[in-house]
Amino acid sequence: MSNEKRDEYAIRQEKIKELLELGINPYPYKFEKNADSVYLKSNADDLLEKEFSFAGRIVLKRVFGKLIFAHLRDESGDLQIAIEKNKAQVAGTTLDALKFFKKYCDIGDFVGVEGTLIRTKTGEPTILVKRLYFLAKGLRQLPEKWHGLQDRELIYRARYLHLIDSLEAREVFKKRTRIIYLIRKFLNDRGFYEFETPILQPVYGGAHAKPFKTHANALRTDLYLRISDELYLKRLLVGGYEKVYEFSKDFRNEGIDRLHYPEFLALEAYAAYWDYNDMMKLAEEMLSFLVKEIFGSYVIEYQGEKIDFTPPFKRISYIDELSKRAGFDIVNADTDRIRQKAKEEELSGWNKLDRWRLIDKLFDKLIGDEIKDPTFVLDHPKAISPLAKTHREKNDRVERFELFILGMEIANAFSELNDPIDQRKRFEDQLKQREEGNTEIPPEIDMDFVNALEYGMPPAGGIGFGIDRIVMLLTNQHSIRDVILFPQLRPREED
RNA sequence: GGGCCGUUAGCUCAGGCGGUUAGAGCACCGGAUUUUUAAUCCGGUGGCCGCAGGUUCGAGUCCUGCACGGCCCA
Repeated sequence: MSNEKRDEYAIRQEKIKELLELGINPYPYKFEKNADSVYLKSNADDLLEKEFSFAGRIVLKRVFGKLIFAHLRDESGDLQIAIEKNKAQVAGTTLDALKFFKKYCDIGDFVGVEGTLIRTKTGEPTILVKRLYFLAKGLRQLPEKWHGLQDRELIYRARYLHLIDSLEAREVFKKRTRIIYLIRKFLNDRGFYEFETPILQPVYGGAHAKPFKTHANALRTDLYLRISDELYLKRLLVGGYEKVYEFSKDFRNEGIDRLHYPEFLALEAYAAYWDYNDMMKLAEEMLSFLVKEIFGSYVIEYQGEKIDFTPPFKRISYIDELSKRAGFDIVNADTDRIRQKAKEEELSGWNKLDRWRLIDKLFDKLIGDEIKDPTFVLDHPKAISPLAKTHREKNDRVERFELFILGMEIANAFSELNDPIDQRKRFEDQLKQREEGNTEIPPEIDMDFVNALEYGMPPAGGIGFGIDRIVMLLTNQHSIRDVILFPQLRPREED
């Protein structure tokens, strides 16, 4: 980029040269570390005067004349080390560690130390170094030590810097893996099998979304990155498995905002002989379990809002609630009436969208956005739910629920449609909707899936969760990009 | 897609109504310093002010366009 970067860069390159001249490998192979910083700090009183080997990145350096303090950061946090003059050597040499550290060890470098755990005058647990190991040289300067990395763009473009810099950021992503671990445990404990189904699909389906398209040379065919794994997990029910799930990276070639990202993590789970009531129970149990495990309480705070996950969650009817809020029977009203209402509510596309997308938008605006605590929205209109069974009592709706929290759609579940004739007809109705202009509907019916259903699929409940959004809620992050390690940004010209 | 905001040293930020050589802190380099917690003190290096045009005697500052990013809206 600029020459000035070179200056610091050049100084550090020079140090590498000098290290080599001293016979010290600036990039050695291995170090035996036997304790981490959190362990040493939290058990310091029991460990005083004992010897440890410890390693990490230098994040702070305070040089006195004959004494150096430095903070080494490892995965778990920071630990102070102290080096006294003429009391420690560089491993494998007779060099005095203090002089060496002062001259060659910069902020950003990795070092290892062997020494005794002590407390300093001020009580800080500190390793008093006896032997110093140089472990890796960094050539670039780290972000500013007090304010840290603030530039949003750099935070996303160079996540490694953000992670070096911010222990809070590390916590967010550690929590993400813990959430995924806990979900896995929850489902495995209930007899679910985790499977992997194709990411590349010849016909995409299971949702309404625009796909990413690619080409397989070996098969001489176009393929799509999945927008959902639903139709494959159901094939597994046909195959005879009774409880299945998959953490599915799904891909939707659409906009990016606080809640949407083109590559996101879904969890879908299916259970034979269940209906959507059973799935509702599963969702309630799973989320309250997660929240309790992570917070020790059912109430969490997200961006200043308290959210109560105490089961059972609230339940409201999609159609009845929407009709009530709109002031007329919305499902049976004619499209002009709905369009009129959409106009009143200032919904974009009120004059373009088809009836069902208008209804869905009205729902989001009038009801979804108002929801705070976890709430099940039940029994959606049939036309927008082609994979769900018709409601056992009311013919105009399906057995479906969506779980909303703070206006966010967190889960979506059905009593799964397993009647192949009905399924084929619903797909055909969908194609008609596509012809009427809804380009998010897949253009082709997955006939192999229909074929599978024709061999018989047991009655089943199914559910899909938006994992990124759950992680957002449980880590108090404002944007989905803050729970995705390496979000995509537009490319920048190279320096 | 629309609106608003941002882009100045490696990082974090100042730069009044346009005015002469663009500042600070951290980091870095040199010196002092044996108990610091963002250590301190003295001295120093480091700028295509996002990019391209325009207005002007004169632009980091005003105007236009573009790029990248953020927030909000649809």
